[in-house]
Amino acid sequence: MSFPRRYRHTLTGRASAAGDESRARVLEVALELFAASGFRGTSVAQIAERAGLSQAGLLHHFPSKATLLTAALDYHDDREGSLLEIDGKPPLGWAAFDALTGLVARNAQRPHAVRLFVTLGAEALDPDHPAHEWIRNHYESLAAWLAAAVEFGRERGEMCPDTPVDQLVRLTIAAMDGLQLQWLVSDRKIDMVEEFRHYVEHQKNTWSRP
Amino acid sequence: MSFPRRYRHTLTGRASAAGDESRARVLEVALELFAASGFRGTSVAQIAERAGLSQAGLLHHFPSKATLLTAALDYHDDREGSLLEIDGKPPLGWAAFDALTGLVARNAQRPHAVRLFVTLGAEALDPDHPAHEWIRNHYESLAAWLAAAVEFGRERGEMCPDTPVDQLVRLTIAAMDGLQLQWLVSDRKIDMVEEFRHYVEHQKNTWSRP
DNA sequence: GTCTATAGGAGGATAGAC
DNA sequence: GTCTATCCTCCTATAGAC
Repeated sequence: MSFPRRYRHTLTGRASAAGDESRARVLEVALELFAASGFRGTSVAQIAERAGLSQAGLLHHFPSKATLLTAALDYHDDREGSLLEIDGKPPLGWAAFDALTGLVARNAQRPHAVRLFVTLGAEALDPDHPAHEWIRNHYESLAAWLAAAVEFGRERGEMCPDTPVDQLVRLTIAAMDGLQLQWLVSDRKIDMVEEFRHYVEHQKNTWSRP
Repeated sequence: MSFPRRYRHTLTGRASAAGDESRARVLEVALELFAASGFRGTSVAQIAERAGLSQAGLLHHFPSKATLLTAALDYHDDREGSLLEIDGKPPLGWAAFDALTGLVARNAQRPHAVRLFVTLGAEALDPDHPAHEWIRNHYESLAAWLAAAVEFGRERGEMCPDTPVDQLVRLTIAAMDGLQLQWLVSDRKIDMVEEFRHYVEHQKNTWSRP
């Protein structure tokens, strides 16, 4: 579902070590600045400066600003993609909720990863935004992943047969997103990990098979 | 807590009827476009065109783009402010949750009101953004309002004595925000009103005094 | 692969006429 | 109160030298 290294020059031959290093540095910086100020609020020149090259130098690696954004998002997904898997398999039943709690805990250590979603998620509601497909895909995958986990937990008897799957999935994603937003707005004063953990505990108490 | 009409020229004398009308039209259009594309993504000229005057004509009423934004937000708060009051008094106990459900239902009819919060909320995380104080204030007021309502419901005996006030407040706001986001991302395919209603029902079942 | 230079455009804000 | 004209800054992208 993601296409890592899509823009690597290795497709057309071997890139130089220096080039690959520049490229990676640019992507890191791009993620940081896009997360802080969004796509529209960040200029290519700003990214270039922080990455230690000129604007034209940067655009040698990425033909356009939009291309840079999608490349940065692929780069991000590459590194985060396996977070919701254990040994290459997705966790099922309540274990999926524990994995989400782990994700929230990890996010609490990296505010800019959270902000990437909040900032770009809002901007990319516009169908013309270069990250529009990315954000839709993100929500769709996450919901499908969680729904499959709950479905399995129900069939296996770990959860009540009358667990409202879709409702639980939507509310769980909403809780995660909403708490992250409050966490950012409050200058990280609220403990979103603890809040989410309570939420998950509560759902376990409610829907676990007696 | 809000300062309506702060920028009205009536402070310095009587403005012409034509001027007031232009001004109101500009504010309406500004809210719409800022909601759709954010502060950075909207130009003064775009707003002016849709409002039926020139860019310079618009800037006669509002000295700068940032001033226009804050004026538009005040204008918005003026019209929405009483939504969480009944007869000038805030609803208390579970009635507050019903009022929130009503708000969600009303929002479902006006997508751009929802988008205003999502779009500007994300942009305004930046402390330098002209709406930064506005969004912080919004969350703070909402949380205080809901916490007071829950506190009252607990003391009055409508809710369990061991209701976790802050937790319930944060989760409720998170659920509302998160569901609204999914609603927008999914092109309004999910029924956020029904989802939120289920959430509230569930909380009532959990924390009502037996 | 990286640079300087520059084209070409958009945006915010001001000056001054009516 | 509204307009036209203009200034100045910032941005994306390209051309061409090294």
